[in-house]
Amino acid sequence: MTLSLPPLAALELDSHTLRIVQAIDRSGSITAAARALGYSQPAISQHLRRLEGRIGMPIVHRVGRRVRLTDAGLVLVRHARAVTLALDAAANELAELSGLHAGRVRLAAFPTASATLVPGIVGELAIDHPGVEVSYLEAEPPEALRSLHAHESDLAVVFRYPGESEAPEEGAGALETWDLGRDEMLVVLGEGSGLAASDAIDLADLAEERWIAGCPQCRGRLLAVCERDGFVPRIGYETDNFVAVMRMVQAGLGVALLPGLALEATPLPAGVVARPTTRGDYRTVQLAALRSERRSPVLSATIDLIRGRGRR
Amino acid sequence: MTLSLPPLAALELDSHTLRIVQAIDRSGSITAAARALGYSQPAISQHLRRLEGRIGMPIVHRVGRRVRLTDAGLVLVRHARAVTLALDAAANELAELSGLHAGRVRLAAFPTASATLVPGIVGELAIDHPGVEVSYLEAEPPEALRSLHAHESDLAVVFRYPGESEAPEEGAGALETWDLGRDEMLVVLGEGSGLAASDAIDLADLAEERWIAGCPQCRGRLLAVCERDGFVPRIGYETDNFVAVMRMVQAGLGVALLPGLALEATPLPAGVVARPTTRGDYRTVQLAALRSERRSPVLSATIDLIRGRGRR
DNA sequence: AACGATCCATAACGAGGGGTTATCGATCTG
DNA sequence: CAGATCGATAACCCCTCGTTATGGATCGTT
Repeated sequence: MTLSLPPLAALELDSHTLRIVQAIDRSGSITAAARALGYSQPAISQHLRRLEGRIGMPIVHRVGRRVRLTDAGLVLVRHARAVTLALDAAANELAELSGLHAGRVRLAAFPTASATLVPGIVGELAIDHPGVEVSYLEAEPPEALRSLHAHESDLAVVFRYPGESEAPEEGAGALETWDLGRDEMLVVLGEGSGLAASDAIDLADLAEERWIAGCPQCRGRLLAVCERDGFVPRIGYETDNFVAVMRMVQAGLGVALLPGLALEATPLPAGVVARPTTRGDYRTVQLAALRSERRSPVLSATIDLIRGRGRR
Repeated sequence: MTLSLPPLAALELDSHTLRIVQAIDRSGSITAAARALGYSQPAISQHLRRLEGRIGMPIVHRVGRRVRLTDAGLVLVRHARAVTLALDAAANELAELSGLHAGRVRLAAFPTASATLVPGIVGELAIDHPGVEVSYLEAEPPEALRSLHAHESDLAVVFRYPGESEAPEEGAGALETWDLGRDEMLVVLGEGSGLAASDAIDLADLAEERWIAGCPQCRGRLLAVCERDGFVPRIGYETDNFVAVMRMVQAGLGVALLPGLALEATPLPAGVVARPTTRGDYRTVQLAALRSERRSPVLSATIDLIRGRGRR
């Protein structure tokens, strides 16, 4: 008799295949799918050719210089979600199980914390919990919070100015936060300035000065506190680079309002002083995690350690 | 920063792994799982070692000369069902889609049909539906029906004697059958016999003859019709081989009751004649398929073709 | 119309994953 | 106690599946 098709199992559908087809569906091209999955474009193209050979039907067909999924390809996409969700659920559960045994904490924190808080946290974890591995992502607070929601980080060190609520992101109520302390906002100015001798500076006295603005969130805060004190700052320069900010102050190009952690990280250059404001402006540094009824013991221990450090 | 665990995707859980762990759970041993999956025992053992290396936890632990799944192994088993069901659903849907385009029909039929009905069916399919591939399983009716229920065949050509109902197998009501015609049961005897001149033979006239029985189902039928006619046949020989049956009749060793299809397949040897019974005994040849609301067009077309042939 | 960028397909190549057989040690059963 | 059974490991090798290189087709811009 004539040759027959192999049994269903021999179609050898596997999860890798479904991830590939799913990525093509999402991204619209083989090249983009390859990038998303971490392969070269020919790797994906050849995988599709081999699959098409096994099942005897095309999975994609050419439309100009791009491809479109065929009916067979769409069949695979429809089932890919169930397969990848179940595999990811299994991987997550294994990771939790592994966490019970091995310990892993993924930490995200803003740049000034990188050089100040984070080394201390990691150092203390290394002493108290030698089996714990810490991975670190440097991210400004909005991105750090997003990485929590995306389950890409376990903990985030963020800051928040008085009066600000949590970012109005979807799922914001899912966070649990702990205050780690206040980070003073300091006026940075040349020591030759008439105000440099004061213990604290009334911002209104600097209304006629040129200002050097920092990061977008810092700049927003600067505008807010100056408006509170009755003036709009004349911003001559903008840079995220705190070192550059201080150099510009040293060069007499203006004054700035910087967080205390930035000065902990980088000493003031000669001829530059830092003074608190007369209103005692500050921001609160916080630790955030997704609310959970069952955290891994390692994560709970890490939260306790960081909170303990924050209180000292 | 310290090294971190790979992202979840790098845990590289794949469907093959889940099938393996599922098979171990079901069968109780690595050896049995290997057999079930078609691999050697070391193949499965080594797969588990590599997996354990990737995820950093044991999947099985030794208990005497057998193994037991660890907590991690049980995590995988719990997710395996969802993964394998989705993969199998995808494969099934692909197979259906494949049937729509390429055409595949898996036919099962009893031996005398092999040499008579089946070549005609396949030949006509080849003409009318060149894209259709036909696979063929030669099987007596009980086994052919089982292969339908097991989704190993799409169609079965079977025979049924008057008064017989469908086999009392689970799911028997799931079948749909079409009569293809009657297959006369013929008395095969030496032409030297006093009865050879008759147009039809009363079985009771052969009550004193020795009988040569055929296949188990044929033998059962022989016993039934002789009992109906008031005697018990003296069965001197038994063989499934119709050619052998006819040679024995030729040699004067006895008489037989054979289906007409058998005689279509193999001409009578010299000195042997075939006559219907006076009661007109016959069996009905039927086509059977699982009842379905949505058959593939190819399968529907094949059923129509076979039914059309059966009416001619 | 020409040119450069982008996308996909294919060829050639090589690494190593993953299977095999052979074998050994431990366990269990008769 | 001997033989059967199960799992682990070693050695070997095939071929899957990735890479880079390259070419053809398509599309957008000048």
